[in-house]
Amino acid sequence: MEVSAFRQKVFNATQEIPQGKVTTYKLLAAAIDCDSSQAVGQALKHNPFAPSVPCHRVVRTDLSLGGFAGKTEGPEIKKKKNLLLKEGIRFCDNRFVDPSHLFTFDPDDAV
DNA sequence: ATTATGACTTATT
DNA sequence: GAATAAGCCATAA
Repeated sequence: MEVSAFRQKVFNATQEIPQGKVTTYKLLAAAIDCDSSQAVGQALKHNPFAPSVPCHRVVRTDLSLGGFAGKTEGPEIKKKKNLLLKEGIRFCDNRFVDPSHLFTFDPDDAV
């Protein structure tokens, strides 16, 4: 299956996210090309690069976990929380308590 | 080409 | 603060 350039950018940027940090769909969208986070979320949900792309490090602008494994809630979300906790990120239930984990893309990372 | 959907965001109620 | 509506961009049918 071919991947569109847009998705390539999304996956690339997602891989750029350092461990122990998270980014938001909006920042990701802004870092690549479009201002639409929705399209970014769509690209991540396809996730052809599965574990190679730390999609669990991508969260909503509200610092909430958002979704995972194609679902907005369920045991998959629990897994996402667990992964983030292992990364050293702290949050309360579905919401981050420390925005310091928010990673912002640098100009060199965006094409 | 047009309609419908979505791991979203913002505004309004 | 929670729920609803409208808006934005990309993909699928």
